[in-house]
Amino acid sequence: MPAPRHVLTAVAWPYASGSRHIGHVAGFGVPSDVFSRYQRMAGNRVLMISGTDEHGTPILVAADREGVSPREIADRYSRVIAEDLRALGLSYDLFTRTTTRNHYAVVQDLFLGLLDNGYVFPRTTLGAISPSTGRTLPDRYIEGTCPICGYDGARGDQCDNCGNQLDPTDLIRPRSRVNGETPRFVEQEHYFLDLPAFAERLGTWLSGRTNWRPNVLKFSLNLLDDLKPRAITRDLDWGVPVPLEGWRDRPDKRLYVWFDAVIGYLSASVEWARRSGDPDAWRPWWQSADAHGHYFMGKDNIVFHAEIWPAMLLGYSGRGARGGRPGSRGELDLPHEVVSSEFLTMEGRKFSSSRSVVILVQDFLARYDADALRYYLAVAGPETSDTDFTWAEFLRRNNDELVATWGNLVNRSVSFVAKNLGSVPAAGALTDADSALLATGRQAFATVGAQLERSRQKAAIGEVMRVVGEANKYLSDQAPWKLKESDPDRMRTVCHVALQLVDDAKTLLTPFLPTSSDRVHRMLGGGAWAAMPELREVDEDGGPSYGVLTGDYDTGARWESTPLRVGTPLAPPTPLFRKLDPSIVEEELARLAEPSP
RNA sequence: GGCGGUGUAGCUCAGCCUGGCAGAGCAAGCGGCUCAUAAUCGCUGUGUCGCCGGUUCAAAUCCGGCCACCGCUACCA
Repeated sequence: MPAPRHVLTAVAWPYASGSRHIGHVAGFGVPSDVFSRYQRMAGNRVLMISGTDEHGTPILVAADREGVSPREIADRYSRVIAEDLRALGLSYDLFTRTTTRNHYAVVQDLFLGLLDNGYVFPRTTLGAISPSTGRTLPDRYIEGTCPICGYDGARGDQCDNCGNQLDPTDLIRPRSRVNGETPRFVEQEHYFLDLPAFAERLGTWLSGRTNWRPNVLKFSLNLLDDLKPRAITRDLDWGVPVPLEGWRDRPDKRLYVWFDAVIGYLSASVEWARRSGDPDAWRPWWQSADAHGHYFMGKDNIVFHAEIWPAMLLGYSGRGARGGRPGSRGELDLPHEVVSSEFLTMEGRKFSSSRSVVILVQDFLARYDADALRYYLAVAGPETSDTDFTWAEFLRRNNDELVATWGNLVNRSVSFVAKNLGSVPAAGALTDADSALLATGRQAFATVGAQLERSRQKAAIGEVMRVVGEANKYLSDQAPWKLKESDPDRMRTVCHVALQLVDDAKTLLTPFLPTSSDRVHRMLGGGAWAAMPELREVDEDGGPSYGVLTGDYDTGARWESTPLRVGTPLAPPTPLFRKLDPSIVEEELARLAEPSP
């Protein structure tokens, strides 16, 4: 086994303006957890971090609509989202928020580091503000008549009718989508990130990323042709203050949300380190030779993770075209891999909360088990192309594959042994069929592990299910129930081999199905196996408390075949998974058709 | 408009990077088994690989063109 690496699992930060739907967790959630659980079992030191992204205009709009403060909206949905992720069993070492003091401090440090090295500079631009609030009105919150085709519903950044890119100042009769008022275009001073100064370094770096999914790499390389300086401040009163004289205390100037959100990967690592008792404990994941940062997100976030965040890291480290010195925290590593998912559609349509084409994680988990959703997303998720979620397919995958193939293998083998032998039997002389099946189980650790290393999770779980199928076939071929009278020794050997495969498959499935794998482990007499995250209440030096997701995942579970302990008592099992009634398809489709309350 | 993706069996998809007799699962039909949540095991059929052209001994795969659908276009994973 190779020396342990420091694996940073950096998971996209869900935006805290509402509840998250199953498309969100298909993109960043389940894949990042499968990856992290596997890496821990393979002996690596994993730090899995994320949190809720809580700044920016959408939360302000939601707050205004409800007549509450943005903080209230962020507090509410941060908890809802953390609870969703906990219920799914996502094993974050720390899932925090962007409204912590720690985050503000790290963001401001990054800003100053970039400023010192000349990669951030001030410039005056023409921007839209809302006259009634004084806040920046983002381009996509402005609509009006398209100057090119005359379409009346054109947005500030693009006309949906003719497809042309627009500048909001081009629009005829511009108005705010929030409240209908006419935006005012005023000269504003803002800070910009000098992205062109990183084009060459980013190109060199990306060219060496041969292990990435090809579509992500190609997309990222294409972006390099058109790099422009990008504003990193806004006229808003909700966000991280700009840490400069004359700006710090201005209530109307804040860092732009995308700038602060990506820094969350670093600030969450720093917060985790402080909570662990060693403020420098984050460094091995960011500054050591064996550090590997794996970033998980949906495809709409590639630009932030393959372009902007690496540019910020280069600039802070003094490694762009202008040179410079590393900031106060020292040089920071670039991502090792950017794992981007495609999109999950819903019964043929794009997920949309506003049009109630949506299945919320909390609603899903109220009616079905987490492992059923995890199985579906692992086996049929949008890994390399968009895929469609349908309730009929969910029913089939659950009943025919999860229940009938894997659940039934566990059930038929454990219940047969419990009834006839009462404990794990020893194996006698092995036949060719026995040895072949045992070898299949052992070899699967290498093949499935290799696929998981390459982020080919669909292929990985498909291979495990193939092994499960072979074990079912073995039982049918060997028919131990026929040997009860004629050859009890042979029956014991067959049972031993079958149970060994159940145990191997359980280990192989643990990254995908932690809850049920843990149950199988205990069924066979084991102890703690697949640890689950918990919500914990924390604060910062007596400041307001907030909920974080964390856990201790070091259970000793290893990515290898573990020999059964002969003599372990076995009780008759209860079914591992629930078989679903076909009527749920109609019920769920009816729910989708209803307007949301 | 720019960029990207997809198109393969009735359905969902893999294979394409790196050319070598077109694959898996499900669905359908037949048979076996009875340990198991009526679960499981075996056998059987299924294709102008979107279209046109090129390269090649050989193309689903590489190249060019076209069609259809989808997504992104910088604040919806």
